[in-house]
Amino acid sequence: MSGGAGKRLRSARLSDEVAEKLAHWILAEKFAPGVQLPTEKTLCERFGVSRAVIREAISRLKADGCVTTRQGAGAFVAALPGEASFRLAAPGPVTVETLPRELSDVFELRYLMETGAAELAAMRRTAADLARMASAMERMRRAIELGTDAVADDDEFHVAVAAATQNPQLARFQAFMGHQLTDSRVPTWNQTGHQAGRARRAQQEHEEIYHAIATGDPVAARNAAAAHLVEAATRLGLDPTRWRVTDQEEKGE
Amino acid sequence: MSGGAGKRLRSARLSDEVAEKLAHWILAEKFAPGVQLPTEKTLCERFGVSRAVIREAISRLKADGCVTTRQGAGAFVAALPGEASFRLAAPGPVTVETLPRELSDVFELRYLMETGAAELAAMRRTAADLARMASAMERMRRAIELGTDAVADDDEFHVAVAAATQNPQLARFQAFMGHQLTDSRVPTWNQTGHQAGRARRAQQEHEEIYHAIATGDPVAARNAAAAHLVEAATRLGLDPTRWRVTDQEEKGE
DNA sequence: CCCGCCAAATTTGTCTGACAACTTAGAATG
DNA sequence: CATTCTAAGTTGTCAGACAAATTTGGCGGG
Repeated sequence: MSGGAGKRLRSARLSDEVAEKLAHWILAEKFAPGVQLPTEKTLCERFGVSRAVIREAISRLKADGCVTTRQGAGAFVAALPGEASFRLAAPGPVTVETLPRELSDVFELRYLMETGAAELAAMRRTAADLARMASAMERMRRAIELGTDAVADDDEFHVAVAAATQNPQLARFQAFMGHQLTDSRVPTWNQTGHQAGRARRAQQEHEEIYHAIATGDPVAARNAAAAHLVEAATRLGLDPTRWRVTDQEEKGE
Repeated sequence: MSGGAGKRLRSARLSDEVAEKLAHWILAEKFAPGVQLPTEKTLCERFGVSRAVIREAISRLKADGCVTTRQGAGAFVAALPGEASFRLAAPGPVTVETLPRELSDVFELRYLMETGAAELAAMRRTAADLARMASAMERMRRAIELGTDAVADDDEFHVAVAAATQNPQLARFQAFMGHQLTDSRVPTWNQTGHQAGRARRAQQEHEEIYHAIATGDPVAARNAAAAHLVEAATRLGLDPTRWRVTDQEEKGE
């Protein structure tokens, strides 16, 4: 029993901490793939923890794609953190001051992807794709009637658009982004969103995207998706004018 | 000692298998966040393995963001696989027949993102951003002279472009994608790539992207990035005409 | 001197048992 | 009925043992 364990904060498990420290170390050293990590025995001594804790931390890094292990040989760097999988959480602590900018950055990533995806969907959508979008829209329409929640249906509409590109990587990326941005849809579909007309306006934008995709007009689809994302960002209090090609901004040169 | 362990294939560790099976089960059941998983004891009985194996498998799922644990309470679903982090590997086995299509899908994802990022970079780049791009290009120029490898410098150029958007999410996404696509750059920068002129042509395309960004022309930057990606895909034997808004394709309606 | 073989040492993978730390459920009390 | 307390259950960590795989070093032969 480690005497310090009783003072451990609840969210800070030893295995979590060791995994995080190892990841930071690998990133700081910029180890090339194939570099061998210290043995479990050495890591136990270095961190002052049991072998089980080290093994669980290594398991986490294996899941991240950063580390591979070979029985009898050791653990080896496979990729730097951030290279094997993509997460939205930025490195370092997230503070209250950084949140609006982070959300704006994420919306910008969404803007790039979803305007392009709408274009491709207009070129490639099938009847089944359209039915899937229409079904999500019907559920949103009913939610507007009843003043109920349609966050999941809103997300499903966007995933259906991405699926209509017939590119599973895009569809999966949209599912990932949609899940990460679930909370951003709440102000549209809660009671005050219904009363302020935000839900109704979002649905109109969805209908314009749908119409452009259904008629197979890629340019209109891109423009409809762009307009929707601009409006969605505005509804959240973000400033989307930075994404648009308007007047040229000052250059620091 | 489990009698079946001797017959285990080398790449299939028990903890890997259990983690994979749990992930598939969570996805198949579409568990909502908050749903409690069976206890470790139950999972040990169900899978016929020791508690250490279960714990390591759960550690993997925790790293993936799919599961959270509370000491004394249990393990709970936090997100479906694919919702908490994004990876390029598709679910299910990757066969030889799927590989070219998968690469094409990934290039398309890259196309959507990098054309938009080039546009934003032209609007926002600083002198330091341009110096970083120029440095990567100088290293590629020298590699062309000497007939040596510049895969990493090629990657660095694209990361520098994404960094010039001043959106860290984009820069990190580009770093992720660049790492995943390292192998796709090898045919450009190996001996036969040099001799066939592929490296020289890629560098010309980089120069056009750089020039458009340096002069702050977002439309030209988008077009230069698009042309580069089309040529890069063609160099790999992919068909990039599907990405472009040309004649409308047949609709299944 | 070089190469191949073999045994010993090392390292990861799995199992088991024990105890600590935390949570939950049920019973008892006011 | 609400609150408190206790016991049972569950995860977190430690330690030891053995299995499976890899690496290293020594020895012998060509």
